[in-house]
Amino acid sequence: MWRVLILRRRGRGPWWHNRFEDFGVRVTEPREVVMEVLLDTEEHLTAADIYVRAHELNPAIGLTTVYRTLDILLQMGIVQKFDFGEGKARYELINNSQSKEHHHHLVCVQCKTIVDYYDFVDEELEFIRKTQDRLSDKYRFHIMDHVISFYGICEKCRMKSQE
Amino acid sequence: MWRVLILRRRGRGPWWHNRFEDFGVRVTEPREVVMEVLLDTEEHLTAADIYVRAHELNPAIGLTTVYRTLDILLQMGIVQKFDFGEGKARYELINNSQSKEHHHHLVCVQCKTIVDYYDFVDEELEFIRKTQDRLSDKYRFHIMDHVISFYGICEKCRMKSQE
DNA sequence: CATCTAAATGAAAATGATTTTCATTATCAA
DNA sequence: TTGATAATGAAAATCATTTTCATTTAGATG
Repeated sequence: MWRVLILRRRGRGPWWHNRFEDFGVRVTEPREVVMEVLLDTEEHLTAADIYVRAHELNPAIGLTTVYRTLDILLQMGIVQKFDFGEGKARYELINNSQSKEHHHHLVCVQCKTIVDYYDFVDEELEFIRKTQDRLSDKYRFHIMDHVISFYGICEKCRMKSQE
Repeated sequence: MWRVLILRRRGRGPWWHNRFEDFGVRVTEPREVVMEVLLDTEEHLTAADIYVRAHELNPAIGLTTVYRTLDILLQMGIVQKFDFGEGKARYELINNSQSKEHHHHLVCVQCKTIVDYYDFVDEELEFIRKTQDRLSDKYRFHIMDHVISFYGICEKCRMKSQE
């Protein structure tokens, strides 16, 4: 009988509440707001970006808590952290239907422009799945995500250096 | 006649001297030392690591110059910059026979451990070459390098969270 | 519902990597 | 040799992130 009650309780609220519970952390107001911000964007946000938006929704929230929440979400596998040489990290929800599709990056080492590309995902998927399985097995990792980035020089910079 | 002289001059010294010249920057003592350090290691060094070693070879060299030199080397496509969530970048010569073989990373989002893996490079190569060609073409990038990182939870952390 | 304890919080300080500033020095073409 | 310009190092500034710590909150328990 209590089992039913528990199931009902677990069923309430947004999907991430259970994830928090399973991970052994509390669902709190600031964490809800950070999730809200992440769910409501299509961009890769920095911690500061998230802070600004969260702060609009609830001025009581501090930057420190944003950082702490992001770290928890990262460990839970709910967000992905990107780090492409900007000197700051960017975060994005994984599997958020609202958010961008799965994609990777093309970075110009000269002007630091970052191009998101969505191409060739099918071929990638096959390669990634195979590699991931083998790595998981060999290194006993539970792999949740991956990042592929290409580095080079964009056309504009190439032109410039030919002058 | 002077053409021969110029060719001779270009032929002198280590290979990177011409690269510097072509890129329009001078070959200087501090830059030589940074190159020396990079050529002589198999690790991914941080700017601070490089500074310490360069400083041993020539105490006149400053950290600022190390940063500046690394940025130039990056733009020239001589070094690769890695950025895996440590809060600092790591640098490694590209195509340095001394240096580590081509490899990628497995990052534990919980304990932040980074595992280098060298496996499955052949399958990767095929996938990468194909993708790279198509991206170069479509986005008009001259692609010089790529990074693949997998994120997950290592066995140790998985055990810990099951307690 | 009141109470208690551990978890969570925010502000401020600390840290640490990287960048900027600026006065000085080194390079190299003329 | 010299003059213009690039490169340098030290110190200060910047900026992202983390730590500290006193206070508040969630939620289990009585």
